[in-house]
Amino acid sequence: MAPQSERADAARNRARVLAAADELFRTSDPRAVTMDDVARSAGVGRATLYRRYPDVGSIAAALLDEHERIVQERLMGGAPPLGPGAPPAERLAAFYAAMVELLETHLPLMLGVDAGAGRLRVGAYEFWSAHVRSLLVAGGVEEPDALVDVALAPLAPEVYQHQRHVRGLSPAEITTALARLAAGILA
Amino acid sequence: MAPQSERADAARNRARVLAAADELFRTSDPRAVTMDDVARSAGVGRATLYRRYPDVGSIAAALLDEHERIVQERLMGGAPPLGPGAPPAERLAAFYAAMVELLETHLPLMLGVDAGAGRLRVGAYEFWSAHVRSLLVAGGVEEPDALVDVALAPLAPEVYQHQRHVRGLSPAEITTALARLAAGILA
DNA sequence: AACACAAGTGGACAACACGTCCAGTTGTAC
DNA sequence: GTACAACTGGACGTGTTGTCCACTTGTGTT
Repeated sequence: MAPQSERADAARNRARVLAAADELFRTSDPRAVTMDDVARSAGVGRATLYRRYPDVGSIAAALLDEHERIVQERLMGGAPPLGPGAPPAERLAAFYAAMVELLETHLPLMLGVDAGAGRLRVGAYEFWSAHVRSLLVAGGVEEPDALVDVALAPLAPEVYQHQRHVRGLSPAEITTALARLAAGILA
Repeated sequence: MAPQSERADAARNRARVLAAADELFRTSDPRAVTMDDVARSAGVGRATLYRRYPDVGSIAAALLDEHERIVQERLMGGAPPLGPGAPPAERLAAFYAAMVELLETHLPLMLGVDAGAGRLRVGAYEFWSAHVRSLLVAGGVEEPDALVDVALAPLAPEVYQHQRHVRGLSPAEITTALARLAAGILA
């Protein structure tokens, strides 16, 4: 993760920044967190932040990274139905369920990523795209390309937040709806 | 639309602001348009803008309003399959096709709305929600609430832009994918 | 036609966030 | 212990925001 030869003070500040940012994203509006906020809260200067992160979104992405990688590894090598082995429709439903779990646990961070560059331009989105695309192909869908983004759109943090906190839906209800979507797409 | 007793100069400035904003949204990055830009480009002061519009998003929403109302009226009272009469699955597909048309024609404006308050908090979203919900109910879906936002998520301007200009997909391909989605949801 | 009032207007203002720059400091290798 | 490179922190200039207030301009009345 960190460069091989990272100075001790740099590592210390990196940890401070990440801890402070995590706190800020959780306790205040994730879309309103600024670079200034993080710098002040972490007790470091602004240039120290900009050295590694171009914007707040990338800080949120860094915090999210390890959690997303766990899901990614379970997708590629884990047990079915999330991992390989189950029918595509079931794998897609399992993927949705895993993503709802991620959204429920780390919604502030995921909203924070969106506030920056936008989730469509983030590396992880390409991974999810490739996975869903492979499921569509395995399911016999002729033109999977346009369907990929359609299938991923409901996982936008904004949408999940709206469902949870405006509509008042439960994670279980959302998961059920997405399971129905999975079945509908890969009938 | 305008208050009954709107002063002549106010009406003139309203028109100037809307024309200038429309131009700006189309010719530059819709997410980078500022209140300053619009004010300067329209030749009015900043307070004149803030009198009627709290942010750039609401200006874009005002410009979009009449175009959206046309679709809304066709949904409620137009000919099938967009209007009443056709089976729910076909009506949903027709709705998707109409929205793709709207996105294709007015993408800059719709991205501009998103840059402001966000499309989920805009009045029109509630209308689309109610319409899709009624289609789901008519189609016999037991728990339509969570599916509504799922079904509308692929219509996010961000998603459409990504499909068109990053993936290089055509409006027809996107419409086809959404038609499949409609069939899958309301099988 | 002149008046009075309310509605409308424009620019100034302070606060804030951004991204960069540079001089000083602190680790690390020799 | 010394020298170098990496790292750091705060200051700086720019641009945007939202509000405030004095002025202007329409409109209805006498």
